[in-house]
Parts: sequence; structure tokens; C-alpha cells
Amino acid sequence: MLDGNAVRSVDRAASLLIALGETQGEAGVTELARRLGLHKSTASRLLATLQKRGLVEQDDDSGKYRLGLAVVRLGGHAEKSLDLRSIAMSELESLARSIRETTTLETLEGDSVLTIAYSDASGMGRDRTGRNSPLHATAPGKVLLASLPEREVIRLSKIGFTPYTSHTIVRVDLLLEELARVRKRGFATAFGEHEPAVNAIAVPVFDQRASVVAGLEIRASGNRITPSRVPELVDRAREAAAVITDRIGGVVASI
Amino acid sequence: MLDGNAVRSVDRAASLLIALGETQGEAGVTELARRLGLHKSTASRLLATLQKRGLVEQDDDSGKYRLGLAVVRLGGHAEKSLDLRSIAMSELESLARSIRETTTLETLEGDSVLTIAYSDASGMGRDRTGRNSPLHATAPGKVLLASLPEREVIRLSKIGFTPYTSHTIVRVDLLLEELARVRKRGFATAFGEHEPAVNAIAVPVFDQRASVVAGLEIRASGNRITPSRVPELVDRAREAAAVITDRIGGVVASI
DNA sequence: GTCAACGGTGCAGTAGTCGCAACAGGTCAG
DNA sequence: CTGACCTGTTGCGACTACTGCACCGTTGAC
Repeated sequence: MLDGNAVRSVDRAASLLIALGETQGEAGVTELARRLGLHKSTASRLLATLQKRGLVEQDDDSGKYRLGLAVVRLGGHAEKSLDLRSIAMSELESLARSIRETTTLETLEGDSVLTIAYSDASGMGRDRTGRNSPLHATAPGKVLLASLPEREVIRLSKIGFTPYTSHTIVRVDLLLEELARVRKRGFATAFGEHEPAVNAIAVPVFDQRASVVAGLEIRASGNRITPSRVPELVDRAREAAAVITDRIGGVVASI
Repeated sequence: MLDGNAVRSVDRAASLLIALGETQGEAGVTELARRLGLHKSTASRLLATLQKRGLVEQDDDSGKYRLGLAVVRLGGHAEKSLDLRSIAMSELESLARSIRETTTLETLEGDSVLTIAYSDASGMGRDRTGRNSPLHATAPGKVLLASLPEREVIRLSKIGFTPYTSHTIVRVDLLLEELARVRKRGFATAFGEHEPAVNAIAVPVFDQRASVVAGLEIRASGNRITPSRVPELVDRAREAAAVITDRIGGVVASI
């Protein structure tokens, strides 16, 4: 057994798949063999086996190989079972420690946001992991709302926007304007809109289609997150979000 | 060499990946071995090798395996190099033959639609494969527009909607209403809106995120596609679109 | 027409794969 | 607390599957 416990032929086949992922679409047997230091007859047989399972396919005309439909399907399944929380946790913790505040990661669930990860270095946060929060009154909620079509916002407005505080935006026209600002600036704020004296900023985490998959939030009491501090916190949040986006194979884009 | 030219251990490893794709998220060594008729030590070694390349990962607590981040990334690459045209071609041809009309598949490209596949059984069609057409005045264009946020339609309206015929919808408010109808009905029509006396219907093809990835069109002269014939043609188009959606691992949804 | 390069395949040698047995660790019923 | 049961992992040795070599047919450049 080479390389610890690795099965050599499987390791080689996996390298072929990954090499195909790194090319611009397709590559030939000889090229792949050269790149991976394999004999071309070996590469040919390994590719033929991968093709049998649909993991690669061969172009009828050029003879070149590309990733196959089975990889598209597996990629979709893999994405569904992706543990975004585990992937993001260390980044959230690191960010929380460095700014000494509370950080969270929130995803869309139905008509609300769900806290999937949480880290607190302020000693004042409250762990709402697994709990839902409103879209319209939270910073990550606004980030996710901003990525949706307007008709979704209008549909939600018909259900109504609960006024959690006197600062909560409850009029749909004002919310749509706010969401346009979020798209323009690339981040959202919520100043005392969900809980009095709790301020927050949030930035998007993107998937590989450049869709917003989560909102990364920095939250603190009102006197700790002031308007003047927002730019610095947004920068820090963007850095962490970019790392998470990259880890999941996403591309940073605009909302 | 077993099974023709297949490399047995690679074939087994590929089966493991595909089996993991078929589970709800994760599975253990013993379960996977049982399912595939392998010894559990064999399954364990193959999985360890796949894990080394990031194609699978093992949960620290339960010991179960799931598809890894490398599969998410490969899936994204595979999707980008997907040859939708080749995948769809046989379905378009079959549909064209059975209704004796012209069928096309169109995708979004910038601010227009691009014909990526074409089939004609009427003897009257014109192959526009590789050519762009307007979004607002074609049936597949409306299908794709209907899936976008309203702000995109408004952005396009600022560029202006060319009136190709006297039937072309050029007012944005009327176009938005039309797109709401498209979403409601799940299909679009264009009756003499792009070319006089040319009528068309289109239905969506979905990807695995339930996003609209293409519009499948049936097109003919005005006297061949009458309002009374639309339901039948829409049904036929939906059947073909469902096959294509399934082939690319998509899920049929609503626009 | 010739030549180089490609992808694929028959063949034979050997080293890598595999199943067996045993082990370590975890869970749960009694 | 203990024993039974199950899981995942690993050492080992047999042997067959994997691999490189040589060669072939095809294709495109010149």
C-alpha cells in the first residue's frame, strides 16, 4: 500500500477528476497523463472506468474528456449536505475574537432567517443557533431579502412586517428602498430594528453560482456599533465572508 | 481486467461516490459495503483514499461519510462545461418530429437569448443556432425574464424595448404584467411579437437548484399555432423539458 | 504522401489490492 | 458495572488486477 492507506489506482483516478476540474472544460488522455506523471495507457483505462460511471465523458469529435453529468448530480447532492456551519465556525470565532463582539451566520429558511452558527467574544451575546428571526428587521435578513426578486418582498409584505421596535421598517416601499441600498453598498445594517439597543451589520456569503447563500453578521449593543464604526466592521466581515465563500467553492459577487 | 476495460478498484470507488449521492447526506462504512457487496475493509480503504482528495469527508462524531467539498467544486466546474445542447438535442428532435414544427432551446446571454439548439420538422424553420434574439419579444425570452428579479426588467426597460412588430410589448408595466402571467401559467407565448405571423410557446428547463436554465420553444407560423392549440403544445413542451431537466439533474419547479 | 501525435489495446510481470482475522472503541440492555 | 454487539480500522499474505510496453489504427499538419 502506497502513501499510507491510499489505494493507488483510486488516488490516480481522483487526481484525474480534479485535474479535469482545473482545466477550461476538457483535456486529452496524453495531456492528463503528462500532467499527472502517468502512462497514457493507464490514464486511458482510468478515464474509461470513470466514464462508465458517468463521472467523465468523452467528446465524440475531439476525443477529449470532460467532467460528466454524474459529477453535476453529485455536486448538487454534496452541496445539499454541505455543513456550512462547520466550515464557517472557525472564521466566525476568529472574527469574534478579533473585534470582541458577537458574530453569526444566518441562512434563509422559509420566510425567516435561521441562525446556523454563532460565536461570542463580548460576553454579552445570546446564542440563537437553530432559532429563526425575521427577515425585514435583521441585518442578515436584509442581505438575503436583497438578493430575492421584488415580488418576494411584496408577497411578504402582504403577510405583514411585525414592528419589533419603533425603528422597524414596516412599510414595503421603505423596505424596498432599504434593500436597494443594501445591494448598492453590499452590506446591511439593522440599528435597533429587531431588539432595542442592539445594532448589527451583515455581509453576504456567496455560493459558486454567485448566489447569496448566507448572511454573516456582526452584532453588538448600540453604543458599541456606532455609524462611524460601520465601515471598519464591514471590512472585517467581508474578509471573513470571503474566506467562507472560498472554502465552499463560491465566488464573491454583488448582491 | 474485469468488465471489459474497467479498473475494478476505481469502479468500486466511483460506486461509493454515487451511493453517497443517493443517501440522505451520509452513510457508514458497513452500510456502504453492504449496499455495494464489498468487504467493509475494502470500503474503508477506498473511502479513505477518496477522503484524501477531498471527495468525501468523515464526520468526527458519527464516523459516517458524506460527499466532500471537492465534489461541490467539481460539480460547479462540471456544470459550467455542461453541453446542454448535446443533452437536449435528441429531445428537441423527437418533439419536433412528433408535432411537425420547429423546436429550439434558448439560454440567457447578457441581455438577450441565445439559440443553443434547433430542430425543424416543418420544413419552414430557420436555424438561428448561435444567434441572439430579444428577451421581451420571444417566448423563451419571456420565460427567462420571468425568472429574474423585477429590477432586472426595469433595468432593461431603461435601455428600451425594440418594437419588432405592432404586437411587441414595449411598455415596462405591460411587460411586468405579462411576466406575472408567465409565472402563473408556467409558460410563455409570443404571437407575432418578434416576427409577423410567427407564433411560439416556451416552457422552462430547470437546473438542480430549481433555477430556470433555458427556455424550450415550439415555434410555427401563426396559422399553425393558434390559441386553441396552445394547451396541447405546452403539454408536449413540458414533457420534453422535464426529460431534459432530469438529464441534467435538475428539479422541475415553478418559475 | 509522409510523418507525428493521439487514444486505445493485447500481453505479461509483479506489486498492489483485497479479504480475513483481530483489534480498539463506542453504545446499550440488563 | 458488565457483557454483548456493532462499527471502523489495520496487519498480513495470497494472488490477481493493475500497469507499462509495444504496437495499432486514425487523424491532421505539412
